[in-house]
Order: sequence, then C-alpha cells, then structure tokens
Amino acid sequence: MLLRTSQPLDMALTLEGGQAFRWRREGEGHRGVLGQCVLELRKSPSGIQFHALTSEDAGGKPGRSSRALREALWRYFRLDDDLEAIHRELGKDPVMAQALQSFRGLRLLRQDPWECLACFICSVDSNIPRIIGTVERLAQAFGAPIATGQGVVHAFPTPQAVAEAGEEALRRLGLGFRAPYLWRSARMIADGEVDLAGLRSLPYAEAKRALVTLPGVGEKVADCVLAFSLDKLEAFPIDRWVRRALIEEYLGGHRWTDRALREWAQDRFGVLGAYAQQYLFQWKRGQRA
DNA sequence: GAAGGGCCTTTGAG
DNA sequence: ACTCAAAGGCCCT
Repeated sequence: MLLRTSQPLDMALTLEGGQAFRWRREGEGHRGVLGQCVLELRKSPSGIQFHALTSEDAGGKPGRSSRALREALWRYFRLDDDLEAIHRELGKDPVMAQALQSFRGLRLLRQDPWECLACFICSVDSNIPRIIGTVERLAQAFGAPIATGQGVVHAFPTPQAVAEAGEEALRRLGLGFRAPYLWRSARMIADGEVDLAGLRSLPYAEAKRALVTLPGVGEKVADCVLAFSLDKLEAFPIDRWVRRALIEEYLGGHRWTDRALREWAQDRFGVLGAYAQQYLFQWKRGQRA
C-alpha cells in the first residue's frame, strides 16, 4: 500500500533519532508497532509504502482498514506540517541553517501520549540504545501480544498493565531509579488523576502544569511529551545537547540557567520551538566524539 | 530562585 | 576480556 505525499521524510532520522523507540530497520525499511498494528514502512519517491503484518481478526479484533492506517500514518508523521516552509522559516537564522543542513527529512512525530510519556520517564539520565532496550523489555513483559505470522510482537503496555506490574517488576527489567517514577505515574494515569489525552485541548502552559505533577516528570520530560504527542510545538525540551547547542552557538559560551534558556528559545523560535529543538539536538549529538 | 549531589544500570569506548 | 565513563534528568537539600 502507498500513502502518497510530497512531504520530505527521512525514515531513519525520524524513527531512529530518539523521538520514538520501537522502530527497527528491516531490510530497506522499518518495522514497528503503531497502536495495535505491526507495520513495515518504507519511503518511496511518491510517499510511504506500508504493509501491516497484523493478521486479520487475530484475537477477534478486526485488522485496521487501509483507510484507517493511512490516516494513522498521516497523523503519526505529521504530514500536515509543511516541512519545507518550516525549514525556510527556521533557516533565516544562520545557526539553524547549519543545524538543518544534514537533516533535511527529519520530521516531528505525533505519538500516543502515554507511550511517549512512559518512554521519556525511562529516558532520564539514560541513552538511546538503553532506552530502546528498556522499552522493548517493558513491551515483552506487559504488552498485549500481537500475532504477525512472523512471530509475536508486543504492543506497548497500557497504564493499567504497568500499574499492576508493580515497582519491583519494573526494577527487574533494569529501570533502576526510574522504576518507582514510572510505576507511580502509571497508577495516576490509570486512576484518572491525570487525563493525558485531554491535555491536547489545553493551552501549552496548562498542559505542562498538569504533566509535571506526575512523578519522574520534570520540565524536560514534560516538554518532550507536549512536543512529540500533544501537538504543542511551542515546547522546547532542553537536554544536555540542546543546552550545549544554545550556549556554544548563540550565547558566546556563557552559562545560563535552563529557565533563562527556555525563555530565550520561546522568544526566538516561538511555535517552531519543537522543530528547532529537534534539529539542534541531532546536530549537537552528532558532533560528540 | 539557583546550584550541587545522589540515584540504578546498561552500553560501548578504550 | 575488562574496566570505566557517560547517558535526551529528576528530586531533594
């Protein structure tokens, strides 16, 4: 099946760059789980080639129609965002122009809010290879199995499943000090103390205020969730690489507090903050040696 | 409000 | 092989 689009899209940069953690290279394309559906994706000149491995009505659940899949992919890759226009706008800034250069088809994703939240709670003081391992073990242990005809793949576990798993089980998966954070946040979500999906209709500041009440969620994790799953593109997550990028490239090497950096970035990038952040992150991280 | 230390473990340089 | 930093921060002081 083909989802036609003329939007720029680099699958490897977008799916392997540390926004999402469940996509693997598979031949020329990528395989991963989108909701309850196991997909193989591949970029072609005319759009996105996709193929669902999920067997039809496995477990009584009807396979998703191709129309529904198209819409899901359209939303996931944010194909409504005019990436070239975003590049033109951000590229007026000479520093950003440099950052953009090597990452032409890098898009922001629109992920499931709970999965995004859980992954970024796990990301704290960790690294991408490890986060990928952590998330995979979480899915295998507590996610619903999905039969594919090429083996079983696991969906991302629900908040209820993680809550029932318990803190100790999470520690045994290697979550370390993040285990109680994820467990307690899962419980709060499962109990309805925070309505994640409902945050999408709130203004950025209010949604953020709600997110940081969750254990293990500070401003950085909250901004990742807001940017990568809740459509708040004015969010500007500041991690060690982005902090370094701002200080080295814009601020003459002077140390600023994160609070000051956030205000500076908000003023500088506005509603394109999330895109700007993602390019700065990839750029600076790529320079490590 | 700002700054600093501890936290669990895994991963991949060296 | 085997050690040893470094890792998309958060929380508490």
